[in-house]
Amino acid sequence: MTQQLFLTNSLTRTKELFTPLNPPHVGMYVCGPTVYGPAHLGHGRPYITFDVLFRYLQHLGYKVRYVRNITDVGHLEDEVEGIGEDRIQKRARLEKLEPMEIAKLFTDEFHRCMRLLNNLPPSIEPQASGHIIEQIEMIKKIIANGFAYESNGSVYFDVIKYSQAHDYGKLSGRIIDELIAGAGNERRELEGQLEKHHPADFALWKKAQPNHIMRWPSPWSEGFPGWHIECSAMSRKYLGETFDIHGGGMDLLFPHHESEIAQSKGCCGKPPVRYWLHNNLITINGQKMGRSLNNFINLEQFFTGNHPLLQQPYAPMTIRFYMLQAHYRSTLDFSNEALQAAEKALAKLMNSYKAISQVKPTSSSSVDIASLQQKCYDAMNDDLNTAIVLSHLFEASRLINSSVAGTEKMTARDMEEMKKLFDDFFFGILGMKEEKTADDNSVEGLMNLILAIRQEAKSKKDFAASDRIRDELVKLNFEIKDSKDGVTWCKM
RNA sequence: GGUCGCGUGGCCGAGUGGCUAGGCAGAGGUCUGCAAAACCUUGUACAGCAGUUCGAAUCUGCUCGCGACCUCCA
Repeated sequence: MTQQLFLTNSLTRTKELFTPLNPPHVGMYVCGPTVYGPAHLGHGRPYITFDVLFRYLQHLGYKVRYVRNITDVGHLEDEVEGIGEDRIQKRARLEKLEPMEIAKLFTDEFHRCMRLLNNLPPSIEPQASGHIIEQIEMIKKIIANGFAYESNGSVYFDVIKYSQAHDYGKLSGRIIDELIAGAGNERRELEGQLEKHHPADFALWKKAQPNHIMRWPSPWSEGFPGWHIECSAMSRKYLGETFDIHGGGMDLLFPHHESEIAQSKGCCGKPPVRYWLHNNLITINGQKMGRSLNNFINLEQFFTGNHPLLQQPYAPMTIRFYMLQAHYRSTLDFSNEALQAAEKALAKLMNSYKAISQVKPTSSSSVDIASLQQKCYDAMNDDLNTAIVLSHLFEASRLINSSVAGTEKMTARDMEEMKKLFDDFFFGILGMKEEKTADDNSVEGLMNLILAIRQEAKSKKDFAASDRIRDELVKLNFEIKDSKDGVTWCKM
């Protein structure tokens, strides 16, 4: 590992040099989706962010085990109804589908979106419903250690007792006394509050109401696991009691990740995670895009353009590029303008990459690709600053185009290095790809034929014919670029 | 109310004490049969006020505005 990677650790709120526990192995866990609805733009952010980290770690030579869960157990619908109804159960009742049918439907949908966004599949993708036993075993151990208690068939984590031995709230900067006083009058009356010893306690196991479909036997009741235990149980199973990286959205910092730490420490006595990484949220009109606010746009809708707020469809790679132009710890505001700018910028880089082969190599060079490459590494090493990497790739793009035009000079070796720069960073690490449809090969053949005919017309000075071909092609969204060395084209 | 964060040019978005971020849009030019693309040149900036400093978008304080989390949106 010749590169020194610094990552912002939410635990210390500083950039820390990343060193794995057991090099060259790296264990990484990222909170996955709840599969009771379609994936939206907000989901895209963490999975693209941590996909880039996954790719970069592998590029650096690490052997990464990337675990990302599928939450198919379902949790409370909302508090208003009083009797907490399982989210997945509610959808099932409304649509008369089995809960697992819905989970499967949206798991498949999620996978399809991930593939289109060119996110690599994780090494292990455990389902919560498949790890009930592990969760129960972990709860037993926490009870045995005295950090949890049973109450009316449910099990709660004893935050007060835990905080006497450990610091609860370190990750999210909470103080328990303030937590309780905190929300004050706006505090919602939650089901189960009376069973708790303390309002800050959280559930490890919930006894199922009679109408609750998803239920499993346990030593305490027929019920279902609490809302944080699955990640603790599954990360422990596949990555060990302490592992390197845990990622997720900033909205999960509290209570989800704070509780994960408490559960794992309460179970095993040691901190589970060495580097906590959190991506910021996508905003829409300055507000968080999320299901609870009902202001989200599904990824599928972006791909088809089928949403009132969308002026046009946006390709998956446009979405990915748009996200990578911002740093992952900053909020990123959605707008059609921003996406259209990203679409054009992406096309520019893609065209430059293709233009590398058009450069006529010279014996001397006017470009310094090694320094560009080092700058790209420096940017990645500085907490994955993909926006800066892209700015250097735009500089590379300018060098390529200028070399084609003859104002810069590249040797044959420069051309190879330039191609490698793009292959490594643009495609390999940032995970961009050319979006080709199955028809593209036959289109290429047709275009070559049509452009040859146009070239004949031009050589006969029959500009009426050549312009007609060009204009008609433009109407069909094919852009024609004439140059001294011939004609190139691209899809608009 | 508590905790944390943000406010950069027409738009998006990097950047933490002095040195061009970048992209999109705009203006002028080169090339071209014309066009497109490409290339060259170019304007507009750091919410406000005060302070620290030789020097601040960058540090400190205050003010204004915005957001996230605060028990279940994984």
